Amino acid sequence: MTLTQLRYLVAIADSGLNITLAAGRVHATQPGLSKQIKRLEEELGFLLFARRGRSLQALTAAGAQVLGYARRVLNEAGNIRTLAANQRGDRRGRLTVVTTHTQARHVLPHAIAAIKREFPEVTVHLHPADEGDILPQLAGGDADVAIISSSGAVPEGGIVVPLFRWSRVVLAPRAHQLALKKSAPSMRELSVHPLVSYASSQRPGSSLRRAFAQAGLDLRLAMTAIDADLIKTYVREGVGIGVLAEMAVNGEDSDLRALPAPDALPECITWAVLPRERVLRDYALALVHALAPQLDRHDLRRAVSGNAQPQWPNPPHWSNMQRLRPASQADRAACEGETRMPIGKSAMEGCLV
Amino acid sequence: MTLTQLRYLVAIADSGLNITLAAGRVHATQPGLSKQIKRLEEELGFLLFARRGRSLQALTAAGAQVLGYARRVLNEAGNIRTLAANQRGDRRGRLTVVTTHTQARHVLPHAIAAIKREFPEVTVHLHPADEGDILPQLAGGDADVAIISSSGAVPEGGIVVPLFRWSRVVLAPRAHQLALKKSAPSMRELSVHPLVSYASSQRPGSSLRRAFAQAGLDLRLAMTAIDADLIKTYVREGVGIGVLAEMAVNGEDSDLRALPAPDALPECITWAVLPRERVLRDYALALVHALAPQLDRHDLRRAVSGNAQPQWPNPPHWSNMQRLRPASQADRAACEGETRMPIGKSAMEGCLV
DNA sequence: CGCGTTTACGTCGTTCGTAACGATA
DNA sequence: TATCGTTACGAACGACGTAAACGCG
Repeated sequence: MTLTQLRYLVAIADSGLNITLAAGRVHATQPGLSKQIKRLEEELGFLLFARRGRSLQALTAAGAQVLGYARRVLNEAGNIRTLAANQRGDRRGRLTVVTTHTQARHVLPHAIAAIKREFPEVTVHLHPADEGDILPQLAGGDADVAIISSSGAVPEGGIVVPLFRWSRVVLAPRAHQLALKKSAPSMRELSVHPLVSYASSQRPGSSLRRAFAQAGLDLRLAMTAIDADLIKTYVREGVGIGVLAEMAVNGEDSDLRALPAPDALPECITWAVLPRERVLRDYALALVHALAPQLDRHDLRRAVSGNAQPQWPNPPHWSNMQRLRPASQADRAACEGETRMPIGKSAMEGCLV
Repeated sequence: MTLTQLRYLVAIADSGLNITLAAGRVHATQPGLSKQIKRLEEELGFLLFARRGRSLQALTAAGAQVLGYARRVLNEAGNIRTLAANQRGDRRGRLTVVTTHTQARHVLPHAIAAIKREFPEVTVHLHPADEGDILPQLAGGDADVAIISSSGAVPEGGIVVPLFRWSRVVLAPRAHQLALKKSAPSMRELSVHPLVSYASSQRPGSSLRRAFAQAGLDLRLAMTAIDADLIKTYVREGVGIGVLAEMAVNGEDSDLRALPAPDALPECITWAVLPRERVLRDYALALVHALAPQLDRHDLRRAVSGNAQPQWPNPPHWSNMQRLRPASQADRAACEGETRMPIGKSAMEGCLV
């Protein structure tokens, strides 16, 4: 049994049992894979695949079990490679972030720009997904980091790091009667207008829906969109009053008036969720740190590598972080004192415990 | 990076950084290991070992991390091999059981005899250990099954299966005044005599000690021994009254009189603890089943392979199991209907999902 | 007849063991 | 001087890719 054989097995399984396709993906030839699989079956003493004629029809029951453990072997082997890349200070690589549109559009740009500045050779893959698909995708190994927000409940399925708190804002055309108010409208004032908000508000358990129900008021959604820009567009058209994340409004929206949302709409928290049982590259942690400069970088690393889950501080509010941000440049340099080994052969000495 | 390289790394670490010793253990030559480690270091890009002159001085910090993941890789790879051995119905192998002396001497013999009857080619290693060392040894991968007893608390550190309940008995010489009683003595009656019991009763938190403290009585231990036979010997000599597990008394002790222990001494439960995250050979489960025939064999396998922890039934009392035991021969045959694949090349067909 | 798998074969790289060398206590 | 790690070398094995054969739709 070799790592190569297991890699081929997984590749074939992930290619719909098409050996030729799998061969391309692992940069090898089809007869090579064929032979290695045969060799593995011979060593284990039973068939991994059920064949009809010469083509693979299905995994056998035992084959499916082996596949599961093969994935774990390769995962751990990958951990060693990642560890090594970190250790030798390799600055190239790829980073896949799975998140919602709002975060991708309004929260991440600044952080990703910072990462690209610190690690120019890292390819960042931003992978927008529906709210419900994010954590499964992280668990499935499709992403290195998930950025997700929730009101109240702590997300499950990984190492969870609170990044910042945020509130919703009410967005009205300047001409609208609500735009004349100086402070947050009440739930009742809000409830008399048709609203425009995120598609996720449609869901039965959404915090917007819950807040209205708790106040004994009807929630009238004129329309929903996945995208804050779309919401703004339709607010401008007079379709309704916008209710959206404060991160999504900026100086360019001067034709609209943003008011604080009623207190009854609870604060939300944006979290980073990191995969358990998988070593992350340094730049993945750097991304989290760029999003939450209030966290100690060493706490972060300990939370990921060790199993100690520190008691995270109550995260700051988004509106305060905008003010903090320029200062965060300084502590980045302060954190770079970690010793790095150069790669050269003669330079490998001295890398002691 | 190959599985061989990782195996060599672990072997060297487990041999106190003595490559020559490690080479012997993995059935290879010393230069072979030396070269493979060097190759691995080259691929990873940093030193795994700190060398002084030509001898290995210590693991580097990064090397220690790699070692940890290497163990996990090898563990998962071992799982595949174990899985395969089960799948192809290999009946040879070894089974290491770590347990206390009492269980090894009075509980396991019957079960191990049954295993050896069903799997004659399995070498059973019985590994007696002190109570506190058992679970660490299991966690360290030194054993396949731990058999351990406790009063009340459920053991931690693996998949826990309750086997049977048992009570303590009071053992007195026939001539002793306690021997004239027809029923269990009270705690007060017991407390006036010096007692002879297990060494573990010495510990502050032992259930014997707790029971006496709770009754407001003094526990006078004339002596303690690790071994029920020793306890009996000294009871015969009149050193004191024996308090020991009911499993340890049998027909041969007709010169002694065994009474039920006071109700204040709580019942104990003997548990099997199986390692998490490790596939076990069929005969390891067969051992557990032989010890607890009341458990469904399929529940057992599901508890081990799946992560579903079934709600185990309240285990029977040891004294009732002795009566049940002859009947347990029948259901063993009933459980052997599982299909096995022969090993031959042509016979590998038909092994479908 | 095209697609995909298997078989056959030649080449290349790697591993392994033996033997000699070097360093260290 | 004994022990242990490294280097050197030759033999054998194994992996890989090319090319051809085989089944199946």
